[in-house]
Amino acid sequence: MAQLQPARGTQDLLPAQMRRHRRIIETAREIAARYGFAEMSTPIFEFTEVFARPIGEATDIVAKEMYTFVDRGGDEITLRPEATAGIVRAVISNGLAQQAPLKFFYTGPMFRYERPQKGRFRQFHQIDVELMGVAAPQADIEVIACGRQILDALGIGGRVVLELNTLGDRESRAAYRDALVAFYKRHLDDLSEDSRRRLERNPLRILDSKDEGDKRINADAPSNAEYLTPASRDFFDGVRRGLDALGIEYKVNPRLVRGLDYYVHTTFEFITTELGAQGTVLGGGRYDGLSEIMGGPPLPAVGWAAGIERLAMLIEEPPEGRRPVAIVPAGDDAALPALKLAEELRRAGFVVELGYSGNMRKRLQRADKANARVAVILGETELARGAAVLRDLDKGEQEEVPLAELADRLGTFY
RNA sequence: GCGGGUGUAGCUCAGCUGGUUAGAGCGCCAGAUUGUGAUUCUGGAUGUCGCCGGUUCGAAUCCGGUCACUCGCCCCA
Repeated sequence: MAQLQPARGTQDLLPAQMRRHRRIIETAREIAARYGFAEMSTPIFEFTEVFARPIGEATDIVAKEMYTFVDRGGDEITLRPEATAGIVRAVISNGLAQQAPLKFFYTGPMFRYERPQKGRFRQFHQIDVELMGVAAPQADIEVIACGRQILDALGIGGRVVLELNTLGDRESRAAYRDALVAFYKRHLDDLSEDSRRRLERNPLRILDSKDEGDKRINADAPSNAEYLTPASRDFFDGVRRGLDALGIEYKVNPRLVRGLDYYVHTTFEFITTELGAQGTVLGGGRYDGLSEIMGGPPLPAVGWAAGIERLAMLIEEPPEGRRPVAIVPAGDDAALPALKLAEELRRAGFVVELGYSGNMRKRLQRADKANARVAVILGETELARGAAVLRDLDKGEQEEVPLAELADRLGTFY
C-alpha cells in the first residue's frame, strides 16, 4: 500500500482509462462538429465572481464546493466548477454576442470540493455544448438531439432515458416558487430537516426529496403547469413537438429541477440506473438571462454538460491503438541498423516498437506483450546480404525479405 | 458537513472463535531453449497485514484513535 497518494477526489488517468476518455471526447467532438459546434477553450480558473453570481450564492456549488483562493496579487480566484459561466464570460469579454448564433463545443476538467463517491470526483471532466443567441425551441431541440446522438454513438443510448421539464420563463418560475413556498410553509412541521433548509435556498428542490414524509406532502403540492404563462407553455410545446418529430423519446418529469439559478424554460437530463446515486450522465437546459446577470448583452442560450468519468464507466472498453511493428536486433552489430530502421519506418507512418535491452527471446516476448503484429528480426547473417527476417507473430510464420522491400511488405499486414 | 462498509504481495483475494517461518491465483524475474514470442514445464523474488496506541506470555486476528478508500445523504456531471 503506497503512502504517496493523489489528493482526495483526484485520480490518475492511466493509459487504459485515458483511452476511454479519448473515445468519449473524440466521439462527442465529431458529432458536435456535425451540428456546427466549434471547439473552444477558456481558462481553468477565473475571478470568483464569474461563478458566484450566475450560479447562485445560495447553491451548494457556490456555498461550499468551490476551490477558491486568493492569489499572490490579492485577486480572488476560483477553479471552475462548471463550464458555462466561463464560456459566457468569454463571449462577453470578446464581444462575440454580435455574431450570434454561437455554437460551442467544449471539454476539460472541472473542480468541486465535494465528498467523493461513485461517479463523483473533486477533479472531473466534462464535455459541453452551448448554443447561444437563439430564443426559439429549435435550439433546445438541436442541443438535445446532439446529446442523444453522442450517447447513441457511444453505445449507451439504450441504457439512458431522457427526462424533460420546463421551469417556464422568469415570471412563471417566480410565481410557482411563491406558490410552493406558501404551500410548504403550511406543512413546515412535517417537512424533513433538509427540506426546511431547502425552503430558504431552493424550494423547487423539495419536489425531488427522497424523504418519505416529504414525498407524502409533495403528492398535494401545486403543479408547475398551473403557473406557466401562455408563452412558456407554447415554448415547451414547441420543444416537445420537435423532439417528437425527430423520434427522440422522453419522459416529462415535473420534478426535474436543476440546481443552478440561471436556468429557465427547458431542463433535461439523460439518466441511467447503472451508476448508483449519480444517475445523471448528461444534463442541461436553457439559461436566457445568464449573459445579462454577468453584465453582458441579452443572449438567450441553451446547453448541456456531460460527465466524462460517468460515461467512461458505461462504455465498452475501447480497442487498443494500432498494433506495432517490433524490431528485434540480434547481436550487437545489429543495434545501430535497428535504430535506423525503426526511425525510417516511423517516418513512413508505422507504429514501431524497438526494445531497449535483452536477448532475442526477451525482445520477442516484449513484442508479444506489446501486441505487435509482426517482428522484423535483424540478424547479422541476413544483414550481411541486405535483408531481414519478417515474422508474422499471429501465424508464427517467417521469411527473409530484402531491406529495400521491407516497407512495402509491412504495408500488406495493415 | 452527516451516516454505513472496507484496508493482508504489483492486481484479485484467503487467513476458522488470538498461537510463533503470513498464503493462493494472476502478474513479475530466471531457466528448459546462449538466433525465435504467445502454449508447456521447472525454479525464484516480493509484504513496515494502512498508521499510532492499548489489552495479552503472544495480535493480521480483540479494543480505541487516526488516515485512506468505498457506498449512501446533501448536492450534482
